Amino acid sequence: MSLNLSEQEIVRREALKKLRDMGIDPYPAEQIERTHYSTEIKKKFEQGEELKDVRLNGRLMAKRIMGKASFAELQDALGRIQLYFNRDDISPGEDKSMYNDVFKKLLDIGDFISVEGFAFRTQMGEISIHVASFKVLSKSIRPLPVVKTDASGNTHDAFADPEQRYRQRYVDLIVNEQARETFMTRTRIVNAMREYFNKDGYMEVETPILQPIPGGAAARPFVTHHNALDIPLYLRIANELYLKRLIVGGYEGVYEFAKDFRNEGMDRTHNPEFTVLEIYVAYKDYFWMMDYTEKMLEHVVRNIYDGSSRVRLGDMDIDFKAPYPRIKLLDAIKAHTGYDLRGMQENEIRNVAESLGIETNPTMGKGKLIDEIFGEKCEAKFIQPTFIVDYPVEMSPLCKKHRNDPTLTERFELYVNGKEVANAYSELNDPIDQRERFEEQLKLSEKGDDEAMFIDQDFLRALEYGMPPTSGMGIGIDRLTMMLTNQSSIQEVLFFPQMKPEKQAQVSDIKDFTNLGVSEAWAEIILQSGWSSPEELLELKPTQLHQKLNGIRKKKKLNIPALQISEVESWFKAE
RNA sequence: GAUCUGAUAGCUCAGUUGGUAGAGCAUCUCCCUUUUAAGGAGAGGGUCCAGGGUUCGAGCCCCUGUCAGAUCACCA
Repeated sequence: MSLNLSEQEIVRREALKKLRDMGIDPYPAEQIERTHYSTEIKKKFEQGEELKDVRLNGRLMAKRIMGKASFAELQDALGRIQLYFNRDDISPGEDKSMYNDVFKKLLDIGDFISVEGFAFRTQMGEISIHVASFKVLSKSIRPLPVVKTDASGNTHDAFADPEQRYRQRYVDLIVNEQARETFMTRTRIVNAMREYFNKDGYMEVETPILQPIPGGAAARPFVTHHNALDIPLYLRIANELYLKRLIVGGYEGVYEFAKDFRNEGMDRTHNPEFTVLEIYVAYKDYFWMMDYTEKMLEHVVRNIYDGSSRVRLGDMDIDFKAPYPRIKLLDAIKAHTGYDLRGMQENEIRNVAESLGIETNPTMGKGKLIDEIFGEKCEAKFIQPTFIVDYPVEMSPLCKKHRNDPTLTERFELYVNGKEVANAYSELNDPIDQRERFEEQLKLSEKGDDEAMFIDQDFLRALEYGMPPTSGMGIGIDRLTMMLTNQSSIQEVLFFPQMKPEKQAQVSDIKDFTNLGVSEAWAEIILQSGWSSPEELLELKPTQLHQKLNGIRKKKKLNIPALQISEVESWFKAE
């Protein structure tokens, strides 16, 4: 049991043992019902309700001891409340150990307790619980960061290191109220959307995450292997083609909150897995979908901001009140660059791009060039929600051609705060056209575009049976959440963002060394001196190791016999 | 993938030309019956990210690596 515990961890383990010695189970089994949450107590007391015999459960987050009386703070799922402990109330008889020992010495910040008592207001005016009795529910043996907030709202000793916050999200959630709130908002966003779709009778569905052909988007997939079938399978990059198959099957409105996976770089706006909402509705076009999207978003925002349609984002004030302006893509480019791309050939557009200082390469087709120009020169300009409509046909292989212009498609993207939030089409349902578009993609792929789409023969077969006119729309939930919670990195809105693996904690213990024939005393020294495994130890030559260990003995003036070289050599033979 | 910045006590951070590792909070001991970043007195606590190098001497200078953050590039 050489776990290299810190002093504080040792103290807490000792407290654990003392509780058991006193007959108190630090991890009791039976359920304990609370009568109120912390915030309910405060609210009801404020309204003049008399609150006797209440019971609260939660985590102890602060202790302020003043001799025979103490204050503490209890945190539950909804908030915090102050507790007042008085020695002679907790321990009315001669035996004062419940207060003097259990509360004062054996309870630590982080422990879960249940308290019974009544609500009152202190001289300082804070609504508190006067504790009559308490019970340990679960002992915490690892110290939490202690984050304090003063009267003027300044945070002291904030637990703010992003690495630790993301790797140990549980700690972040315990001590940083703001992190808890961000994730609650995320859930409310999803709930509000789901509620909106359900009210219209659209059906929530689930489609395959493991796909034989990763279709529906342009991206590099993760590959895995199915043993029984002995085939490669891909983690989905999109669910679009499956949802359209369901429209073919006769459902008239389907949606899915889907985890998608893309094997690409990671940064503050990209995580390898991310969540997308996609919805497909039959007998609709993209005009209808624009109306629907803006109303839905207004509903979501009003839902999470107490009826307001406005969101504060950095120093921007964004208003999600429908309707949003609709601007044609080529008009947007014309307005922000002065160039009218209408009717231009690929090489002319390439020249425009280069004169705007955009790097191009031969694999870029017409669509990608236009996309680059827009992304580089226009995107950032659309702060208030704006629909950009009518994209060139080359950029949108799954989208129906524009009813008035065959070089364009019926597609829109919604931009907010200079970033893409939603993407939608009048879905392509002409199977012959779809096959040709896929073949175009194949040519792009042969040209070297590693993101061009694969041909999904089964999807084409489905379209050949006939798909009603349909409009589909997708929203990146993580990015929408960032926007609506004023966060600038995706890691802040994912509970467990992908991180590089942590260095493996030391797993060896004394036994691993004594198994080699090392004496217990020496095994302990070896562990303390930084060797974390027998393998590591035996990387050295026996003579080197012999000298090194005796060197440590001398340096630390250890009162154990010096090692003999024969002894060290025997360890190597044991291996 | 590139560049820059960072890693020191459980947490937040100082650390002078390179000369015995510091503070606040937390922890431990003592005082304190309505405090609230409670207060007062005292104590303990360190693989200075890892591995090399320079040096009489390295937390500090040099090299390599690990992890994180920021800015790019790619992408949603």
